[in-house]
Amino acid sequence: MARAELLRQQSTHLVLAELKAACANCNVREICQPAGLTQPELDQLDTLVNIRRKVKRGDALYRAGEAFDAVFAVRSGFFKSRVTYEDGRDQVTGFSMAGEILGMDGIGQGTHHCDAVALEDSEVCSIPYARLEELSREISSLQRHFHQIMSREIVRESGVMMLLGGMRAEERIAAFLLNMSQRLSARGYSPIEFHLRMTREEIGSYLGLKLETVSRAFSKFHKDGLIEIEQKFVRIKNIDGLKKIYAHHVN
Amino acid sequence: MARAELLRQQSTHLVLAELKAACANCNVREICQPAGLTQPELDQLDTLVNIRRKVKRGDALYRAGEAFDAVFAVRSGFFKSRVTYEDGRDQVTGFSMAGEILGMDGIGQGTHHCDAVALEDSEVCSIPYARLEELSREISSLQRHFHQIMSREIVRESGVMMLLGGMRAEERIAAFLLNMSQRLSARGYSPIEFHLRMTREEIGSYLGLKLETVSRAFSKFHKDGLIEIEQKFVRIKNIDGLKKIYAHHVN
DNA sequence: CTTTTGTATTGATGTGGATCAAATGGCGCG
DNA sequence: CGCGCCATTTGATCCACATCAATACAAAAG
Repeated sequence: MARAELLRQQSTHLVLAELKAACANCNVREICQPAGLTQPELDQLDTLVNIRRKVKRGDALYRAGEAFDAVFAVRSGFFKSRVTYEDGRDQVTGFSMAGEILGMDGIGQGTHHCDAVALEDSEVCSIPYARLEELSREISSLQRHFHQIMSREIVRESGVMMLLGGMRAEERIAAFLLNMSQRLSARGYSPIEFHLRMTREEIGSYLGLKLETVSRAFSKFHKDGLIEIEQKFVRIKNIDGLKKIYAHHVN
Repeated sequence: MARAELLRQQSTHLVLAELKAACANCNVREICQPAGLTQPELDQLDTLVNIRRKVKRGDALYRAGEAFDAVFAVRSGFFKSRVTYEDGRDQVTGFSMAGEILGMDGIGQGTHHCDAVALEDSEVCSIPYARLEELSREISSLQRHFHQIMSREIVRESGVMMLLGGMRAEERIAAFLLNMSQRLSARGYSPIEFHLRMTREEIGSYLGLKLETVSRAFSKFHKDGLIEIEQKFVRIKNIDGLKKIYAHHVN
């Protein structure tokens, strides 16, 4: 895990040192590297992502109610998205890791609908929405990619609705760990060992559970030999066991 | 309510009788009538929505796994969206009424992610996605509208996540009724009396509750003078009372 | 170093909603 | 009309998770 961490940081620094804003070299392939672009199109793409921005741990990338004018590609770091009720209570609605896109909730109303808070020092590329629209009209593969990203966000959320609506505590935690594993794996990190960037309380908020329940589930999984867990470090020992719990939903 | 129903059906039949596919006269303003179009653009728009389709109560508009090639505008009727697990259990992820857009979950993967089932005899306009993309590149206000619709779907789902994650049974039911009321109102129907098109079980599935719990909450609201409810007919007697329950979330 | 503060674990107890069960009522259909 | 089916209501009991509480532990601050 420490190795994956190291690699990620090195690669980030490398890019920062050598390049100005070359999307072709960016690890955020989602939006910045639709396949099959011509050279002129690639050059245009570099004009899309114009602002690099650092966000310190605990700081907000944006807050609910702020004017929306850009989506963000996470270059490095980790974010939570959070909505806050009128009465002060809040709920975590998602986590975003390096390589993912953030902020699409703002398009509908022109203002952001949730807060995006960095869970560790992070860096994002700002993608001005007006420019994205414009360029989408010229480069159809970019348009398509953007639509796919939004659609996947819809599907992701309906997956969370399934978790929250129909699964019990241990199934939710298993699903959460498997999801983390799968997303990290897709980004080139180890799928079996990683650091959780969020607290038990944040996991609980996301999964509709209390932090004690999250903690107990982790302990149980540890006792059963499914995972090792020490503070925020997780090593998955028996991924099939986790999948079995996840797929078990009361019948 | 019977009156609103009647008006809606009359208007639908009128359109069917007199027009081929004139989006300018369609009540689905969401996508088919972005404001500020020129006449040539309006003519183009009519080439976008090319297939009218009837769906009988209980039939699927599309099913999970089917190839995605179009989104749908509900002209009349009512749909539920539903995902089915491997083990046969399923969960309702949303309801769509006349004037709303359906099927955007398919864009990401190219296949539909859920089933859309008609809860009453319904009629939709099919909007071929390839053509929508194409036209979006030519008409920027259409592009923007489409993005807004997708974004609002993301926001809607995060609202449901809040329901499921943080609210108790009666709060969820109150939120559900208020949401129905608000959406019907936005479509020109009465916000205080309406027919539920879905069963208690489907409401429960959507809200993460059992049908008995849904029934008990309705009975409670009735006893407390907040609503009248008789089978699927609902009349809201005290909307502020409902809002109070909704806003109460345990503190 | 010690203190402080936030985070995590673990145990004991309480409760909201699930589950089990039975009765009622609406409605399509022969 | 009367039968059978399904949706709904309502009551009784159970249990998964919340809540309350105490302790431990790590990282940050002084």
